[in-house]
Amino acid sequence: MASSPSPKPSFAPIKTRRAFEVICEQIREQLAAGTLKAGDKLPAERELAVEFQVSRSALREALRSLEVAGIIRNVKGAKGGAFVQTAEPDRIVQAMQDYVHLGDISLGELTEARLALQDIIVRLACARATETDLADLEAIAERTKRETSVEARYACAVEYYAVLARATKNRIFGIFVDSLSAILHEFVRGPDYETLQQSLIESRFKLVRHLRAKDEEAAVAEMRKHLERVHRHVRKNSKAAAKG
Amino acid sequence: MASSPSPKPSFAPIKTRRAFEVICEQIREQLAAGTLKAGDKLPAERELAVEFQVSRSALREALRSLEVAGIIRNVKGAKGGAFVQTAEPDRIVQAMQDYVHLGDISLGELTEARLALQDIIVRLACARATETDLADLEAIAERTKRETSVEARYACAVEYYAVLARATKNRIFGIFVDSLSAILHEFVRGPDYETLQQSLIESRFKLVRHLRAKDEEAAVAEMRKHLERVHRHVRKNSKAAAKG
DNA sequence: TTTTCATAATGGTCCGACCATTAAAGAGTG
DNA sequence: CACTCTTTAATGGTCGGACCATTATGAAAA
Repeated sequence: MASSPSPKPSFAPIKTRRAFEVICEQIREQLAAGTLKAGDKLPAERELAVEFQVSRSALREALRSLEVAGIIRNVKGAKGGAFVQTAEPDRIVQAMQDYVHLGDISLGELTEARLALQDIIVRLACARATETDLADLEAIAERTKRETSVEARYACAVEYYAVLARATKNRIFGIFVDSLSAILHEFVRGPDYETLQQSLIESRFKLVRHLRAKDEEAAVAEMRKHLERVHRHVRKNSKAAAKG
Repeated sequence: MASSPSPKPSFAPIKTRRAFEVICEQIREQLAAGTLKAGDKLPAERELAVEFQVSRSALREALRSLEVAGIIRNVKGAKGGAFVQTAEPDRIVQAMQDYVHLGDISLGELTEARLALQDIIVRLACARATETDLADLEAIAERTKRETSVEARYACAVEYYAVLARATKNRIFGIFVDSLSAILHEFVRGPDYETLQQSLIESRFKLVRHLRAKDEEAAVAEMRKHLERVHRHVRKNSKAAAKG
């Protein structure tokens, strides 16, 4: 350890690379390179441990990391093992939720981002939604009417937004919307939510009509109006919770 | 546990909950509830194992999961331990990268999302950027000129986008941009990248001028022009790579 | 043929040990 | 006293072996 009086030591990253990190990295590399694809099965833990020349514990921590990252799924029993997963945005949503919890992101930021995002989505959906998409949206709105429980209706709402995002034909937007929906879900409860839900249903039908008419501006306006009502409700609840 | 001869067994929740999952969940709960905050230190592994009544291995898998999720950071040595992290969007970026690798998201989707996102960001930044933000942007653009290596310049570009996103005063957009930047980075290499970089620098100065003048439309147009050049380059490389 | 049961493969968990790193207390030195 | 060096204890990282629970498979029995 030279005391190094130099102004810029740049001693490089001391980095004690842990075993599980190296293993994760190698598997991720094979994934990016295409050597490993969704559906593939990794060797058994005991085999892999020998192959990587590490203990089973270290190897398991690596597999656990990959599982938590949504890259593999562990299946018990004979013919079980670690299977490379097909893409699931759940982990991204989870990561965003964690970030919000840790970082104390304000409700204002969340709602603003959601509003801006939905603007884009509505515009793209207006241009690209197929008749199937529109019919799906209508079907979901219809189903919302028939549902009785608050939770079931909320699930319908989430599905509505997801299908709308799908109509953009760009899955990235779907991820973003899912994330924000999941996070805002925590705030949506409250005494008046049931009556609010009721009044929101008609708005969903209107939006579909605008989309079908390719009236982009009207659709965007409808969505903004819709969301602003929801956000007013959320903000009110949030304040009430803070007071209580 | 009454045996409950109720007519509705609803056998559903068979769920073999694994030990580490339960532990993760409990810690996440404390996080959401505020009992645990950034900077807090968890008890030592051996203590926690006793507290949760599990083996140290199981507990370690839980901690590993939380670490990979970016929630805690493990520090070795005396006075070491698991410290609750401040929010870092890196894990979200990682999750998105994984998703793209697994899900075969097309370059078109990525670039379209990026374009749409930057539109919003430029508009918000135009309205909200402080003089400090603008000065930072200029400083980064200046630094880019002086840098010589391709990688260093790319790092400057990423920083430029990050600062621009910061100027919106909404951290959500920062996360989205970081994610897309990281993913597109993989595609950006290529023979002509150096000359492209050179010619992009002037565009960055122009954008700042438009922002300072609060000329929203000009700023958006400049950014679109800028990004479309980059994306043409990326697409060309991608095709070349596919052919090779 | 169908059902039942034993077997082996595999992930999940536990235990106890040792190593490497680190901060803090103690010993030595000027 | 002030400073440096050494020792010590706490802690995460790793190891190897063991046992349990679940599951697919094939053999045995009906």
